[in-house]
Amino acid sequence: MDILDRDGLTEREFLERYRAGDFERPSVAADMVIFTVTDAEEDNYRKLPEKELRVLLIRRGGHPFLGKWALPGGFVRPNETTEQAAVRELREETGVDNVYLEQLYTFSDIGRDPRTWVMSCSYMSLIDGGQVQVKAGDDAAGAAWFKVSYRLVRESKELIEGGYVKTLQYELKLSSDHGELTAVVERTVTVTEASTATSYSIVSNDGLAFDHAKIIAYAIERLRGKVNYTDIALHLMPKLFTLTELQQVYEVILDKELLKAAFRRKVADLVTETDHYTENAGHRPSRLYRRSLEEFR
Amino acid sequence: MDILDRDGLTEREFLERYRAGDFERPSVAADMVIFTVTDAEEDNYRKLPEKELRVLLIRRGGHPFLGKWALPGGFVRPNETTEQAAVRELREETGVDNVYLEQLYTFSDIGRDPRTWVMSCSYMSLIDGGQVQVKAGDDAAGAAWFKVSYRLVRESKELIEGGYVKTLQYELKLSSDHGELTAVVERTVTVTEASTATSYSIVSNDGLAFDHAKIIAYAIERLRGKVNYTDIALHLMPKLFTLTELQQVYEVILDKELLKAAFRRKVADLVTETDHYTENAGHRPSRLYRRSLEEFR
DNA sequence: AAAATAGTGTCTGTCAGACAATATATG
DNA sequence: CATATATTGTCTGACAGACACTATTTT
Repeated sequence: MDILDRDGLTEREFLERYRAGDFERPSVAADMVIFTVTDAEEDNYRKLPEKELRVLLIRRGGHPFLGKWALPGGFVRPNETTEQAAVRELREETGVDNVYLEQLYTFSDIGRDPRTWVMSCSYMSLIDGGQVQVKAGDDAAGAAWFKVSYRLVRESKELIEGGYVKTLQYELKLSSDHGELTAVVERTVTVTEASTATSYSIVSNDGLAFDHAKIIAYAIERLRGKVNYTDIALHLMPKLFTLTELQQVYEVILDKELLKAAFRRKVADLVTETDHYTENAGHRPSRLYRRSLEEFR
Repeated sequence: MDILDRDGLTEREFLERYRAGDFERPSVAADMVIFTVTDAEEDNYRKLPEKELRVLLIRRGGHPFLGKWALPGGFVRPNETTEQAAVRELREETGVDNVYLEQLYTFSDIGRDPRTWVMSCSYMSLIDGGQVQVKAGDDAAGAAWFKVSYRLVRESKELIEGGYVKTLQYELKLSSDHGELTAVVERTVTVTEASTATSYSIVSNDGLAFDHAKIIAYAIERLRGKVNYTDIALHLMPKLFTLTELQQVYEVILDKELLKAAFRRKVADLVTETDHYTENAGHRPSRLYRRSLEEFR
């Protein structure tokens, strides 16, 4: 079609003459919250090991935040989508491919990067414990898997004109051989007659770079929310697993104990039984399951 | 702290000397999917008017997509967050302020804007029908409220090695005095042993600019999902409303009829009754409710 | 037999779907 | 009274929480 604009140009002519304005543009980074689940050490081999939720962090080798720990990530390049950048980062840092990946949120606070204007388009990826190489101890690259703990530590509600403000403080604790990082992230929900608004801020932060405490907190909340009504947790499992292991994963994500019978009923449609069993476990063998490919609901 | 990097610089020195690289950067736009609910015309005044879900579109006055309809939006400026840009656009286009606003998704497909590299950080806003000025007919600005219809029109499932691909096609129909726009958006879910991936693409598109059909489809799906487990729909209601009106809003969002008794039980905790009633309605008056500010759940 | 986990049975209360019955305005 | 909507009652089946019981392996 050849509609002319007010300058008498066709769309083709317009585009040929178009020059990107001299407006300042942001850099956009894709930052990855990569979760996995691993077994904790267990002295008594007859007891089942506990599961731990872990997140991958990289130690920064240059300014800013030199020596602090940051999410893996990098700038999105021209002719690449944010998702492609995320996939690229994931492969570079973990060597894995074709895993669960989900866009989380785009963070754009002013000054979130002290160098320049940088937005972060964040992604969450779930990797099964089995396929994680022992990159954990790979200190050369400065990468490590940190055990995640995320707990509500303070809750308050203040009445304001025409509504209230609810403040929730969560303590994010990340621990590994390299020490422990602690941050407190606050979620503020402002409810008034007209609207409801939620915002996140970092109250304190020891050891994490940028606003990455906020991004990790956001990822954990997304994960906790989705665990209850999707099969998302199954992406953290190896090909074959027992229902008890799956329950442990749910429990470590939700930081809450679940009842066995109810749990099994709930996940029944998400898994398919196999004819394999665990062996030499020091007790009754357990049937192994795999993720069901059939739809549920 | 004065840790030195490999060049022997402190963080302050590093930042003072830092120059944004000459890497190409994307423009980032904040695009708004602004929903409201209005009454349809009703001849018989004793019957209740039906509700319609509407979205605000702007007719493009220049290339590219001259004459097509687009979501309100604009580029994010330096020293501004994407959310601030969204709030700014919202105020410019509708005059409203302090309404429900939620970040949706960041779209970054290559070539989504024929001019240059542009990502779209999209937001959804919900406005109550009462406070919408008659900007609808405001043709000068080229803005109009389009009635939304979004329906599954094709569903197929193809087996692939180690899993399956499910393809869902939705027809998005937008209608107003300015005519009807139609697009078909496809959601492809690829399920394999290792992962589950979802992607959206535009199959056909008549009258909408850019990839905005995809963004609107994404917004409708988010809205439909959240309606069932949050009080999000209440942000589409005026201060006082009847339960039947609220039910109509749920029905128009979900495109599905609901049972009255069950609906009333479900929303009981989301609303607070008042002592006011509808008047002169041609039938039994109805109690008016307002959104409950108390927490639910 | 003891230790440890695997797996099943069942009661109970909540809640959504379905349908029916009753209530109260206007024309 | 007819029309139209408002509001409540109740039956039923699905399902989650709670708890108890049985089963099977290794030491």
